[in-house]
Amino acid sequence: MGRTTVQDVAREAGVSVSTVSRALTGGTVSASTREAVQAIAARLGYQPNRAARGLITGRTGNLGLIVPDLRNPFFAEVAKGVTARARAVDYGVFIADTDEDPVAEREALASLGRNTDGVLLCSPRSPDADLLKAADPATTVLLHRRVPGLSSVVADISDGIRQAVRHLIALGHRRIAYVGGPEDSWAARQRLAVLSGVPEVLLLDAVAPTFEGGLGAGDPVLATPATAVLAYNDLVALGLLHRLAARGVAVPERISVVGFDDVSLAAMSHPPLTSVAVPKHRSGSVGLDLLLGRTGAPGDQMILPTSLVVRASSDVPPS
Amino acid sequence: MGRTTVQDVAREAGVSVSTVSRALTGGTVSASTREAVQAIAARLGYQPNRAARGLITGRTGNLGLIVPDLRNPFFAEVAKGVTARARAVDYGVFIADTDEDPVAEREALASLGRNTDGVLLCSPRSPDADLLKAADPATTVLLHRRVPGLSSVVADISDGIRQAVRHLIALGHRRIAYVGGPEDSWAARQRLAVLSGVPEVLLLDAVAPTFEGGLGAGDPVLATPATAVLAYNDLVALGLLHRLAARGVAVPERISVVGFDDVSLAAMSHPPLTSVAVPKHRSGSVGLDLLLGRTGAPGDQMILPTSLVVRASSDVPPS
DNA sequence: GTGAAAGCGCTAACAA
DNA sequence: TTGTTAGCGCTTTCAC
Repeated sequence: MGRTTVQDVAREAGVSVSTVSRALTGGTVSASTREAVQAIAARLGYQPNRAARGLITGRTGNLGLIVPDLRNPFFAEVAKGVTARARAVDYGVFIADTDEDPVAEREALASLGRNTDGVLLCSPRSPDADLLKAADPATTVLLHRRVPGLSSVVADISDGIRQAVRHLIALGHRRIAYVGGPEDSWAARQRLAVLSGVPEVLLLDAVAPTFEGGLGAGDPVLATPATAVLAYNDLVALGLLHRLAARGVAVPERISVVGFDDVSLAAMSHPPLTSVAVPKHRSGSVGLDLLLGRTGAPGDQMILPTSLVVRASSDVPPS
Repeated sequence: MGRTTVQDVAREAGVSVSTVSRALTGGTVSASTREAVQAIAARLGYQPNRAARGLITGRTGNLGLIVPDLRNPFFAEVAKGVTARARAVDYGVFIADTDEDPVAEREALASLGRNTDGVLLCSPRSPDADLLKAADPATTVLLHRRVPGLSSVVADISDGIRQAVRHLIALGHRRIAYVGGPEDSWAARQRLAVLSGVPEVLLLDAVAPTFEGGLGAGDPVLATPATAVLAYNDLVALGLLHRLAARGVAVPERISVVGFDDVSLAAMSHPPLTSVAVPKHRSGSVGLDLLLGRTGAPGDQMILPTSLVVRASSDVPPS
């Protein structure tokens, strides 16, 4: 790797190491010196050691992203948004997958907090207090989670839920089952808060926010008089779709199904899933800009708009 | 947050910084001292500065993972395998998503190459020569791609394809369509090499290795007398399933569909997809071990077994 | 077994 | 404009 150091370049160029440093990082040097040094550096294939540089500047040029599960397409898209923006601003991205483990999350936060310029944290379920205790407000931005005192980028979940409900009601549905997510999940509580006040909505038991969770919710949904189901997220909706198909229940003829998040799977399901689109990719890039101070101020709470994407899984109720 | 240094720990523990270092990195220290220092370090929330450590040890404790697209569940799973193993051996992981762009891949390789101890590279489509030129054989491990002269971890694609074909033939199929992937893809060439020699197989035009690619392949497949389709991968198979459903073609009654990779979507499709399971998670962890020299030798070519997972999308041909 | 001191490669004062 | 001199936080000789 980069064996050549500033010393080598300095010696070869007949100048001091500080002059080399200045010539290469845009300090005050004569044009001729700068050119000469740059030429030598290029010839020697000099690559600055970023660790050494970071040690003194205090900035590493890296940042961290912590997610509970990369296999979850939602977080994969967020990660993609982060890495894309990071590449544009020449930052490196450490990614830690905590595997939904709070301990791993805490460790990642500690390690990354120390070795990066900031961290983007996706923590759907850790208690506010834990987050407040483990995260430095100055160098942490929460993604898809809001905690007072910390910067965050969230989607307008309430509005998304309302759009979904309005859509179903406009279609004629008057009994809408809601299959919720984990009670300790921030996003699940957000959804519930909106839905609790809607008379047409029938709240069912919460399930795991997974395909399996959706599978298990199939029969309970059928046990209700609902003509439509709103699922916690697309994965749950997919599980629902699967179980309903297995029971010979036609979607959307007998019952409509609506998901949330609009992950890419939503368009691939059978039938294609009506879902509330959340700007996942964008949340990553916006979060990164917030972290780097390119936009907003520390402590800021960004809210990104959501929008309903209507596909074939929702239609008028059976007459 | 990460303000505490060895100095702080040393002062608090009443020992020298060198003793702290030894106690924490497994040097020669008395058991009592070690325990005391570790306790203090934990209490102070001490996190070693990896940059400083790397400066002296010459090792960064970080490695890189380059993937073409994190949203592709295949690579998301590989990434998960890498991060999981990295966490176990206390390594940080830089992830670069190149967005299928060869230039971005080159840049990522250069940047990561000099800021990490090694790079795991997923490059399905770059020419061998480009890879050989850009990658340092001593610090690079290819994942799901084999290039002479570079270490790699690949799945036994040939065997997987053979299992799939044998399965279909055993069911009674005698006309099997194959919807292939990009001709410049290493994995696609591997599959083709096996399939070319099989009389029962009908080679169709290659498509993009995506859901959309599969959609487009639906009608061409129906234009053949095939009673079964083997798709380049699960995403293509899903697209196929989707288009076939839209055409009112029953799967597997009228035609069987088999995918490849066995990504999680395969189990969620309708009908659930028979697919060749590739050890994605494992490839990541094995690749990491190979990179860190915990297993095998540089230049090694690891081959991981594949296995057919039979689900509802494949059955006997129509009689 | 432990401490003092010497750097790793680099940048940022401070002089000159 | 340039060189000299401190370190950044850590590990690692070398004494003791």
